[in-house]
Amino acid sequence: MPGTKPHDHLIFLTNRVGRQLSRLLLEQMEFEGFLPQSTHMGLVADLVGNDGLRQQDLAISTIKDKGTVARALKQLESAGILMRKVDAEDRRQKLIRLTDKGNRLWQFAKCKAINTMETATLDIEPTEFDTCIDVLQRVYQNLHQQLSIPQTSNHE
Amino acid sequence: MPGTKPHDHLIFLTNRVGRQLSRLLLEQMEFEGFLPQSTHMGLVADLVGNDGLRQQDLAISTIKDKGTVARALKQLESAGILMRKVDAEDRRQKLIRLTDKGNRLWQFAKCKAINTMETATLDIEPTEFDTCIDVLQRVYQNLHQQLSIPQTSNHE
DNA sequence: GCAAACTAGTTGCGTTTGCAACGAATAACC
DNA sequence: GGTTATTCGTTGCAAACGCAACTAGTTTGC
Repeated sequence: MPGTKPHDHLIFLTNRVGRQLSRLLLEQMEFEGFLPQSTHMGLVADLVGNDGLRQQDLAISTIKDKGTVARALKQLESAGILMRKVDAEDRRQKLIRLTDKGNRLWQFAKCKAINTMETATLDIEPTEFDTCIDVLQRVYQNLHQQLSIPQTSNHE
Repeated sequence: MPGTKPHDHLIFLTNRVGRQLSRLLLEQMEFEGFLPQSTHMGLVADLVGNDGLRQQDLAISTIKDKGTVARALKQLESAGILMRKVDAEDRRQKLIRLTDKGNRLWQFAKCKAINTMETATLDIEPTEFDTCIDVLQRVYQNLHQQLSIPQTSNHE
C-alpha cells in the first residue's frame, strides 16, 4: 500500500491499524481469569464513566449488530465485568453498569496499552497525533448521523 | 466515547471508523453481479498496481490470517476479479494478479467512495486530513515490524 | 544424495459475526 | 380503551474468521 491517493485509503488504514492494535493489546490482556476480546473492550470503553447506557446505545456507538452486542454483554455479565438491570420505567430496555471488576479491567487495559502505544507513535509528534485523533473523532461523528438514519431520504 | 485521554482511544477510533466506512461503502458496492466484502476490498487495494504478490504477503499487509486470505482469494478468483498462478521458480507459492475486471472493480469502488468521503470529511481541513493519514501510515509501519516478528527477543 | 527443518498454501473446527425473525413492552392513533 | 406501529432485547442461522493440523515444495546440513 504505497503512498498514492490518501482519500481512498482511510478505510483500509483505519481497519488495519485497528486490527494491529487489537491484536497486540489483546494478547497481553488476561485479567483475573478472563480473556477479553475486541468487542468486549469496545463496550467497556463506552461504559467507563457512563452508567445506565442501553444495549441499543452501545450497538450504535460501537457500530456493531445489536445481537452481537447482546451476546458480548451476556459474556461480560457472567464474567462479573458489568451488570444489566431491567429499567423499571421502560421494562423493554436494560440499563448497564460496570462493576468494580469492570473498572479494574479498564485500568488494567490502560496500563497494558502504554508500551504498545509508545512503539506505535515513536516517530510521531504529539501535535500530529492529536490532530489525527481529532480528525478521526470528527469523521466518526459525521458518519454517525449517516448510519443512525437507516431509511429516510430516498425511500421511493 | 467522550473526549478524554486520546492515547487510549486510537484503537477504538480506528476500529469504529473502519467499520463505519466499510459499511457505508460496501452497501453501494454491487459490481457486475458480485457483492464484495471488507476482506475482498482490502486485498484488491493491495493488488492494484502490484502484480505478483504472494498470499503470504497479503496476509501480513492486511493483518489477516493466511487461511482467511486463502479463502477470500479463492472467491475473488472464481468471481473473475484476479488470477492465481503457481510460481514456476518456487512452486509452493502462487503469484496473484488483478484481471481487467478486478481493475474495473477498483475504479468502481473509488467512484463510489467519493460521496461517502465527502460527508465524512465535511468540516475537516485538507491539511489536517493529510496529517491524519500520515500519522496512521506511520503507526501502521511501526506496528508492522512488531507483528512480523512473532518470537524473537524474549524467547526465554 | 538424503534426512531434517522450514515455508507457502489448504482445510477442519470452534467461535464470532451480521442478518432476519421473533417475543415482550411501550407509544401512537382513532 | 383497544388496535396498530415501534422499539428493545433475544435467538436461529449461515457466512466469515482465527487457530491449528496438514500437504506439498524448497532449503539446510551432514
